[in-house]
Amino acid sequence: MLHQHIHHFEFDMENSQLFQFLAANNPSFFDYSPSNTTMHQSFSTSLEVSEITDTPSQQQRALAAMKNHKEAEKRRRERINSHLDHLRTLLPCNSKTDKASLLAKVVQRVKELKQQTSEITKLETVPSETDEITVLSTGGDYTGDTRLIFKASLCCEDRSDLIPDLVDILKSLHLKTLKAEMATLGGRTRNVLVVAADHKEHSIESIHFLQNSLRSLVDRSTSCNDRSKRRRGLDRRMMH
Amino acid sequence: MLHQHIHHFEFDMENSQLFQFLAANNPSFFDYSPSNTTMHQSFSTSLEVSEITDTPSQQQRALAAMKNHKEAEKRRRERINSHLDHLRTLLPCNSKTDKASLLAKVVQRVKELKQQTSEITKLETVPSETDEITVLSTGGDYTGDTRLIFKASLCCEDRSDLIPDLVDILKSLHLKTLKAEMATLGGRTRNVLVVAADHKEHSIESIHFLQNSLRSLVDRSTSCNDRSKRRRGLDRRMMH
DNA sequence: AGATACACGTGAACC
DNA sequence: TGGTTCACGTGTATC
Repeated sequence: MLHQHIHHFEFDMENSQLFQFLAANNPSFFDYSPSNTTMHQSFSTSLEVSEITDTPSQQQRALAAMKNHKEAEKRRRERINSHLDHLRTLLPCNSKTDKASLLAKVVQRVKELKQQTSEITKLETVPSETDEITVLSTGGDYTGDTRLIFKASLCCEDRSDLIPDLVDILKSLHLKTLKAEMATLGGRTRNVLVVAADHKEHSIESIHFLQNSLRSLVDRSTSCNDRSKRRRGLDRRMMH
Repeated sequence: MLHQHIHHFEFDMENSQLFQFLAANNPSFFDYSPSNTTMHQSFSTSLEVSEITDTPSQQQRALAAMKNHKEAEKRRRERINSHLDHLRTLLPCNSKTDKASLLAKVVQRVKELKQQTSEITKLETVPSETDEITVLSTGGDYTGDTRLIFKASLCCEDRSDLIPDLVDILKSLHLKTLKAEMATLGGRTRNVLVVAADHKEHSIESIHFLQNSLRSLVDRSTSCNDRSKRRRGLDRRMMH
C-alpha cells in the first residue's frame, strides 16, 4: 500500500493549496478519470482560467483565512474535549474510556441523579392524608455491594402495634433494616425504611412480596381504628 | 479564490487515491516545493517504485479498507452525536445549542445534582456517633411567606426527657414546628426539625438563640447518662 | 492484520 | 463578509 512508507507525513500544505497547484501547473490532471473511482465527471467543468490567476495578495488573504479557520477549529475541538475531560473526573471512569462510552455514562448518570432527587423529595417523612406505600430499589449502587437495597415507605393511620407488625414482615422476608425514619402527626404516621436483601437474584420477587405485605399492613391499620391507644413517636405538644 | 466556483464538489475519490494517482502518473509533482508552504522536503524520499506498482487486487483491497474505515468513522460520529442529542433532551436547552455549550451545561448539571444528593443525605436522620447540632435557614423560600423557616438538627445521646426539653425551648423562642423527624439507634438519637419564626426581622438572633439552646440541651444529655430509662422512638427489634 | 478511536484540516452552512 | 459550528474523509496509533 502506498502510505506504509510515508511515515510522519505532516500535511502542512493545505489540500486547497494542493488543488491550486494542480490546477495551475497540471491542468490535464482533471481530465483523467481513473476507472476504479467514482470521481465526478462534472468536476473539471466548473474550473475557469480566472480561478487560477489570483493575484498574490488574493492568494495571501485566502491563505490567512484558511489559517484562521484551521486555528479556530482547533480551539473548538479543545473546548469540547476539555469539557469531556471534566466529565471524566465527575464519573466513575478512567481517562481511557472513549468518548461515546463516556457520553453514554453521562446520560445514564444524569437520568439517575434526576430520578434520585425527585424520589428523595417525594419520600419526605411528613405523613400525608392518603394511605400509600412505595417500594423502590436505589439505583446508584457504587459500593460494589452484592446486596440489593430497597427504600420502602408507608403512610397510614397510626396504631400501637404497627411497628411490631412491620418488624415481623421484614423478618419473614429476611430483610435487614439499615435505616428507619418515622414521623407521626395528627394521628397519621409515615415510616421510611432502607432495607437490604441478601441476594440480588430475587430482587423483583422481594419487591413484590414487600409491596404486598405492606399493603396488607396498611389495610389492617385502616380497618382497626384504635386512635385512643396510639403511642406516638413524636409528642403532640411539639406541634403548636 | 479557487473554490468559489466549485460548488457541490463531492470528493468521492479518496485523497489517498489522489496521491496514488499523482505518484504513479506525475512523479515530478513531489519535487515541486511551493515557497509559501512548509511541505516537508523528506516527502518524496520515502517514495519507492514498488509502492506505485500495486497489483489491481492490492489496490482493490486498499480501497475496500478505506471504505470500511470511512463508514466506521461515520458510525462513531453518529454514536457520539446521538448521545449528545439524548443529553439535549435531559437538560433545559433547545436543539440548537452547540456541542461545547451543551457539554458545559452537562458538567454544571452533574455537579449540581451530585452536591444536591450529598446535601440531602447529609441531613438524613440516622444518628451519628458524634454530638452535633446544625441550624440553617432554608434558602429557597418560594412560598411568599413572611415567616423565616429553619432546619434544625441535633444528634446526641438519647434520654427520656429530651423531647419535652426540646418543646420547652421551641416554646420559649416562639417557634412553630412544621415538620419533625426522629430516629433512635444504638442509644443515640437524631432529631431534624423544620421550624418557623414569626418575624423575619429577628432571624439572625433567632438562629443564635436556637443554636445556644440546643447546645445546652446536647450538653445536658451528655452529662446525665440515663440509658436505662430511655424510651426509643424506634424499637430495637427493627435492627436485626 | 483488521478493527477501533482520536486529531486534524477542510468545505459548507448559518449568522 | 468574517466568524463560528458542523460533518466529513483521512492519517495515525493502539490493540
